[in-house]
Amino acid sequence: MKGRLGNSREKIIDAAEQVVLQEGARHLTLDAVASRSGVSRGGLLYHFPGKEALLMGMLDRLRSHMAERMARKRAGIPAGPAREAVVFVRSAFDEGNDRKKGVTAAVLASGAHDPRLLAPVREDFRRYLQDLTREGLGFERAAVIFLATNGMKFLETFSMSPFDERERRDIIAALEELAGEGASPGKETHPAGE
Amino acid sequence: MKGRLGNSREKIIDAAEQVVLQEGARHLTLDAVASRSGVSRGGLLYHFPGKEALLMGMLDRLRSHMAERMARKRAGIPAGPAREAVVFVRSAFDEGNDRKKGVTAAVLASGAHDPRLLAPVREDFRRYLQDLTREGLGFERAAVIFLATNGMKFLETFSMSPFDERERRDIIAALEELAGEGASPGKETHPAGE
DNA sequence: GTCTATATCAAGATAGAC
DNA sequence: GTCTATCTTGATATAGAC
Repeated sequence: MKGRLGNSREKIIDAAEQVVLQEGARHLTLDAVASRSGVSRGGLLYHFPGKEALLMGMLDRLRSHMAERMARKRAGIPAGPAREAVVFVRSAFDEGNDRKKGVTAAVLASGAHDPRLLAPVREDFRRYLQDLTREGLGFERAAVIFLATNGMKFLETFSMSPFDERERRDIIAALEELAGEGASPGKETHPAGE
Repeated sequence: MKGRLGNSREKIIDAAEQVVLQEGARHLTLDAVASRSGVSRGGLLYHFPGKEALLMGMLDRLRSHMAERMARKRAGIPAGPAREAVVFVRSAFDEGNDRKKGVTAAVLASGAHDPRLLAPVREDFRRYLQDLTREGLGFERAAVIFLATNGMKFLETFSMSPFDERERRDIIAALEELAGEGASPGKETHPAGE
């Protein structure tokens, strides 16, 4: 944002994610992040003046990565009423996203202590939802796909999902189908390697 | 469980919920709970040997209240493939449940620090889901209803829902409809005063 | 922009009296 | 079963040198 080289910030957020992923959210302390990132506590506090600021930084990165994922997925899916819904579902269940559920859990947890932190996410969601309906997908159908996708993500984030791998795949497929039902009969491409 | 009068435990959990609801999850300290419940820190620690134990107590109550709500709702809904799904949706969106979303947020947040805490919820969910499909509702449809309901609850719990009141009502209605679609044409009772 | 050192504080947990 | 008093820890934040 300000200085040209936001490299330290990135390194610090990398370290914070590692701490959460490898040691658990409860070990996300400024101390642990500082030593792992290679900067001192003072250096860390220069970039993120407090733990809350660090969490915001982590959230920002999570959000921008989601946006990038969606942009990438969009390219591979033909236009039509179902497109944005499929983009959303596939991006949410993208392997790269799955791998960071610990980070998401940590950020959500801190959002319980300070709900203001998550306000930007609500705005993201509002936009995504508008996109879902823009090309003709009905509101209720869009909402159900959006909610079920988020529901699965939340359950997994907190290790509460009652589904096994096979059921999970079936459900994801069902959500994409649900998006396509109101759309043109031509089934969209479904690249195997996705 | 052990002593006959579990009254102190109840009083303590009452206090803990009040603290969370009135002052926010970050003010849920053993100190605050003790003073509000009328017992001392020592007394509190006798009943709940640590904060984690207190959170477990809060979660247990949340779970049993959900089970009771579902039992009550079930009585007012005619049997059929859609019944359990409607029970689940209505119980989840019951006003009494909505009012405690702060408590849910606090418990979930602590679940991020210690995932073992939430394991019983996964088991509850597994049972609920089995119930949803038991009377003939298709698995994928049941899963979508279950997930979308949970998705909405989670979003609201963390103040991230992009929906307004009217949209929310429409979505809830759509979920109940989704449950009924595969079922008998006779529309179930929908008591106004619920 | 980054470091060391230190101040401050609050929370969880303990010990033992009543 | 409940209380008071105390201990210990660990985390956030500050001040000021380099």
